[in-house]
Amino acid sequence: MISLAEENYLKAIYSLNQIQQGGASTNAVAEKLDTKASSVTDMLKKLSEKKLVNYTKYQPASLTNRGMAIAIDVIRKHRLWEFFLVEKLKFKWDEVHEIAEQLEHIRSSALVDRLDSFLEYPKFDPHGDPIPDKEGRINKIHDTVLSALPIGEEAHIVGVKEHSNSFLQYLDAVKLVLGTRVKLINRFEFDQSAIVQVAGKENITISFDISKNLYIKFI
Amino acid sequence: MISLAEENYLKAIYSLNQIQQGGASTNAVAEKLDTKASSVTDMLKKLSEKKLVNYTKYQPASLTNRGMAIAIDVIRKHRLWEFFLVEKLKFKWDEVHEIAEQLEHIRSSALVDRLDSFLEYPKFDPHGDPIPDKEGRINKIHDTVLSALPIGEEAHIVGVKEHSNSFLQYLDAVKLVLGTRVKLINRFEFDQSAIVQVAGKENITISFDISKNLYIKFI
DNA sequence: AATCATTTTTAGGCAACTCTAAAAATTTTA
DNA sequence: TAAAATTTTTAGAGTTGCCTAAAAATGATT
Repeated sequence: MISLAEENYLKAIYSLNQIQQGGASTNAVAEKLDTKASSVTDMLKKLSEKKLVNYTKYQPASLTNRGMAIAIDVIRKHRLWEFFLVEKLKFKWDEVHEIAEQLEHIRSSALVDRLDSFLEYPKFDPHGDPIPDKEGRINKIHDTVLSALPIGEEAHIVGVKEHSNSFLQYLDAVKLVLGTRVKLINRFEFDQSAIVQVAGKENITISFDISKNLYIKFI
Repeated sequence: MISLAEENYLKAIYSLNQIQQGGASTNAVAEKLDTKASSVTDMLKKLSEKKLVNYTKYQPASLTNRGMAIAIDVIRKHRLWEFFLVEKLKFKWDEVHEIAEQLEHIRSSALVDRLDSFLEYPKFDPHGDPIPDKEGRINKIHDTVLSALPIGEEAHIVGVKEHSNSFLQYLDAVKLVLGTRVKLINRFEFDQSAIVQVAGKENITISFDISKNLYIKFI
């Protein structure tokens, strides 16, 4: 039996190994879960004994196949619930994370399957992150960001790299939501800020911090 | 902050005080929650300190107003989720209890409100139990049972008094589901078993154990 | 290579919730 | 009403997951 705390550790290790920046070091996991390094060490030992993570002292941790399957299952639930909250209950995309953090731990495979079917098997959550299928297969995450769009070219917003509420609220305010069509009018070498045409209408200026956190798909 | 364990104790005390048979004695609570009497004593002390239950040693416990409000809120969530599971996800009424036991502890008043609205403010859950509204107002539970239906009279099934899976599965098998119209054809004094016409069609014989656990509404 | 800074682990402890076993109170029964 | 049976509480302890403080290992710097 996997506890709620264990699920959160597996998820954290998974995501730290995805973004690749030293991987799941003790400190990185501690920061991600807002806990202390010593707590992480304890848990890594336990998860290692349970054969859910590969762990040797003083080294970053990684997931075993079993650990990976569990992490992906939790992520699948998280993203399906987020989709439900936005599509069916009409929450905004900056309101769903905390609730989905709770819902993702509900234990019932029948529930997940029926939810998936009820939602008609969505492929992406409200932030553009791919939803793993029942077998744990997961689409590759988007890889092109708006800061890589050449001047004069057009694209669609397909996801966000940064998930903070303040970022999502900013995007709402300037109408850079998922599906929006953008055209790169100009980019300033000095600070990499850019002028972007939004949905074929007005032009806005956005900082590099914004454009590097928006996933796009070329048209 | 109320923990998951505390919520379960409040719910147990609430329901034991509803059915009225000695109320929430230590042993009764222990049996309901599948735990030991000593654990219950500990928790009753704690809840009493938190002013959520009235408790004096060696006496059955009852809920304070604050405790009652919390218990009713948990019940509201439980029953709304059950309704969701059956109406939207197409679970059968004998499959939802365990899942709703988990979902009822999700903390987000916005979620409950939006779920309520999404479901169009249902008044009863799939077993006929009343769903408390946002302010904690709750319809009185049904009080007439099929064993009180006079011979020759007709009624609708509106709820179940017993919630075990085996009972619910039996009802499915003999088509005595919620909303079904029944007519009492005959009753045998010997064991109080009865012949009932189901939905204006075939006659079936049911034991007293069945008829005393089915809530009805006269037509 | 030796020192310094950082990261990680160890050691000891705390809070929530549970348990068993034994003691105490209450209720039932004769 | 006294003994027996039952219920409830107390005492002591275990588990999980977290913490602080100190020690140990690693890595960075000169």
